[in-house]
Formats: sequence, structure tokens, C-alpha cells
Amino acid sequence: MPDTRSYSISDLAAEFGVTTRTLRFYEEKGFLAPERRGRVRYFSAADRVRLRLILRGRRLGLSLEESAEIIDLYKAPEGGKRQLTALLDKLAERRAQLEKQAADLAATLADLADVEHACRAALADLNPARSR
Amino acid sequence: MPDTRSYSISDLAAEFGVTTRTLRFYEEKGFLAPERRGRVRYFSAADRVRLRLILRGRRLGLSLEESAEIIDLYKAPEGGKRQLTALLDKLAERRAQLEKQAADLAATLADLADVEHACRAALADLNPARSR
DNA sequence: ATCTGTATTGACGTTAACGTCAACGTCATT
DNA sequence: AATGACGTTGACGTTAACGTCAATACAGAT
Repeated sequence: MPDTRSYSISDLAAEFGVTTRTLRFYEEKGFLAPERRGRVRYFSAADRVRLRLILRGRRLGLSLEESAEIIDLYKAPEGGKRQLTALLDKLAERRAQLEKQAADLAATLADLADVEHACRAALADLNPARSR
Repeated sequence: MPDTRSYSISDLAAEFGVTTRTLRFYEEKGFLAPERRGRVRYFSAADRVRLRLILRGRRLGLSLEESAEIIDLYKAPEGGKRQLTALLDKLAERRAQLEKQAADLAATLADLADVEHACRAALADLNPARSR
């Protein structure tokens, strides 16, 4: 049984902490494509996964466009040699970008750690008795 | 001798791959404060470092405001116990956010790695002779 | 039948982070 | 004195990613 239940727009909005406006916007831009019965939207489990991935991309600072592009890469690779090598190129590109970002992140975290140390040291100096 | 030479606006723009408009904008918003002789800007080594940090934040998807806030945390911690503990709180907050981002990043990279494997497998299937 | 709650579609507003002119100054060459 | 190369200040334009109404539909409970 492939998880056949569906989610209302406000269900998803509440679960992911976004507004319904956001979800409608995502559909309007083609980033989501929930089923429509009449005018009402019904989000499937697949839609839900896709939304999760979009929001993950958003937390990384990617544009919706970029997130969608990456998510599209996740689809089972198919096509001829040309297509596959092209896909590999794209993957490498993305990987390079994300790894650079990881490096930036690590550097920033290291900087913050330095400050944290200095801060604790300053605190200890303020109150030598209860230091440590 | 504390590196006393200065950089013109186009020097810095070229070095960091941004436009002069960007640097003027950053100054206008208070994210940079180069020395002014007359109307002309002279960027110091410190300004250069600050710019580097701002752009690092930008690559992480932070807003300029956020980057500036983080950079301000880097200043030698001072003040009383109140101030220092407040600073520690902010540091912890930032760290939590960045660590979540690191997790998201790792997950995305893992997903990409999966696709890459599948892709290489598909390629190998296409040409079993030169498989590897 | 009316009310309540959730849904819908426009349509205009907003913010951040610049881009893109236009018009002008200044200094070193030619 | 004219030509570039570089600098300046407005001021308006642009794009992404929604926010914020307003007007409307529709289904279930009272």
C-alpha cells in the first residue's frame, strides 16, 4: 500500500511552518504540482517529499529554481551516454559548489568557536573563584 | 608595520569578483566604512577582511544583515558578565543554525552521491566492455 | 437558512540586493 | 585643450519570494 492519503494545503503549511500562500506560490511557479479536484488542492506523499527537499534547499540559501534543478537530478538517471555524462557533469558542478559551501561553513563555525573560547576566558577572568 | 596600503574600489571589486556598485551599496548600508578623502573611497586591509567575511556569509545564503551581525560577534569579547553571557547565547544560536545547515548540506551531498553511483552504473550497463 | 471554517483566485504591496543609466568631477596623457 | 581612465552621486529599474488584502465558493453544523 503506497501511502495513498493526501494532505490539505493547511496541513502541509502547518507541518512545515510555511504559509498557504507559500504553497500556492510554489505551485504557481511549477515547483509543486498537487492534484486538483475542482479547484481544491490535494497534496500527495510525493508532493510532501518534494516540499521537504525544496525547503531543505531553501535553508541552504539556494533559490527555488536551484533547488528544483537539484531535485530533478534525483530522478532515476536514464538516457544515452550523452545524457548520462551530461548529468555527471551537472552533479560534479553541484558537488563542487556545495563542498565550497561546506568549507565556508566550517570556517565560520571555527571562527565562532574561537570567539566562544575567548568569551569563556573573559568570563573566568571576571570571576576567578568559580572559574571553569 | 601594520599593512598600511589601501585599495581602490575597483581593486577590491576585481579581486573579489563583485561590481563597484556592490561595494558602494555595502557602504551605503553600513556594512563597509572605507576611509573617505574628499569623495573618493580608500579601502584598508581591515575593510578587505570584512568584505571577505561578508562574501563568505553571502555564499552561505545569509543576508547581509546576518553576516554583519556574525562579523560583529568576532570583535574581542568585552563587557560585564551580563554582556558576555548574552554573547554566548548568540553564539550558541548561530552555531545551532549553522550546524543544522551543515546537516542539510551533508544530506544533499549524500543524495547527490547516490545519483552519481546510479548514473555510473547506468553508464557501465550501456557499455559493459569498457566497464570499470 | 445562517453561520463557521476552510478553500479558492486575482491583484497589488514589500523587501533585499543589487543593476543600470545619467550627469558630473579629476587627473594624466597626448 | 581634448581624450580617456577612473572616480563620484542620485535616481529609477529589476528580480525573487513571498505578504496582504478582497471577493468569492462551498461544505458541514446549528
